[in-house]
Amino acid sequence: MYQNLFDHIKKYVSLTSTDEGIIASALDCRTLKNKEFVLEEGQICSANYFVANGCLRMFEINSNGADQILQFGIDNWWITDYNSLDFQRPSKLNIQAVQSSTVIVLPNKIQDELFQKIPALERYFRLILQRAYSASQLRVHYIFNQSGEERYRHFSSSFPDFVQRVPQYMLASYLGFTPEFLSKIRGKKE
Amino acid sequence: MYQNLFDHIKKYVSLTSTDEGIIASALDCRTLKNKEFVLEEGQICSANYFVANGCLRMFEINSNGADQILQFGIDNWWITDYNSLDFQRPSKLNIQAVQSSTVIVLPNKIQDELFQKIPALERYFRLILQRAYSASQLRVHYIFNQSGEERYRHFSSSFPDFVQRVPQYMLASYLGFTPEFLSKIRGKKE
DNA sequence: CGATTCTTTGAAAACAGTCAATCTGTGTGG
DNA sequence: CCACACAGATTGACTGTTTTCAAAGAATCG
Repeated sequence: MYQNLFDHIKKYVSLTSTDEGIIASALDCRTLKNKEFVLEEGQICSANYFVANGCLRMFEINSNGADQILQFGIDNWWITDYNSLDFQRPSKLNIQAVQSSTVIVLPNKIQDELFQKIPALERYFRLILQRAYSASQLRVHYIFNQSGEERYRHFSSSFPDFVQRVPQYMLASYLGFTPEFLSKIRGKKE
Repeated sequence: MYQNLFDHIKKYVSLTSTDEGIIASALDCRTLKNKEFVLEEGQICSANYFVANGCLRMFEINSNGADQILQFGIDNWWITDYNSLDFQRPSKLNIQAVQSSTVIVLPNKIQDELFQKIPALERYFRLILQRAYSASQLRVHYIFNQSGEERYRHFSSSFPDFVQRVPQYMLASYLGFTPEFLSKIRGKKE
């Protein structure tokens, strides 16, 4: 059931089977249909979501009324709005399934208690947050050092399978330009 | 000596005075002159740096040979290259003082040992990493949803004192445009 | 005071956005 | 099975923002 997650955790820290039992009883599993939300703008984010399979997107509605995708959540990634979670403030973001997906839910209320019982789990989250933070900084690097076209070509050669899985307009939004521009890039040369 | 840091930690977790003693003995304090480096491209990053006072910048040299600033480290912020630190790989980044500064050094080798003695400290880092990650995502938001000019005006009204402290070309680099463009924005209207 | 480093200014060009029309594919209901 | 609706993708002309390059002007530091 939670095997994907346990395998992922064990890449970073070790867990006893007792630990696994305790963790399992704290978690919740949820299947999502395409376009189903786990967080909508205005709500206070109450959990951290582990994408066991499928794909989610985190996005905001910008001042032009268009979606701006800040992050995709794919297999074995955690996704949540830490700003809303940490400060218990209404979120400005949405988290939505982009295809039918399975997520493992770690409710915020239970998290601290769990960390006290299993310090290794807090360590695991510290480590993946370091990676996530580093990845987010790397993203800024690509935005500033590559043109839109370079960014698209680099991204689609890095994640050729992923590019097939999501609509192009979402890719354009994630990469920071318009769907029309993406279409023109693709039209140039195959 | 380390009071700034202890105060900062105590905003997130509680520490006994025994804890403080243990932590203090693991730390190192270092004063930096303007333009002094704590990390240079090619080195393996060996520590996490807490800016007690002053200001540091983290930057890379891009393909045009120009600096691209990814982050500033100001009072009470930790700064390091987690990518180099976590994987013990040569860094692609530089971390350098922008003015005379004092940093508190937490060497990587000692960190894990320290976290085992004081789990609250690992919790502290998890919490500030959540904030840092969230801040980095917010930055992507601003890059994509504001023009260069809007970004500058927003940034300088948010951090009016900071804008005075660093050269304009660094500001331009951080905000993702050229020094010439920044100069033109400023020329438009004071 | 001299030398470097930083900032300003202007003209031309590149990059990407906007808007509007058209095309394509896919699924649904009759 | 067809017709239709609708979401997504493409195309072209036009506009705007930001870059590039070059040169000159200010500021700062030893």
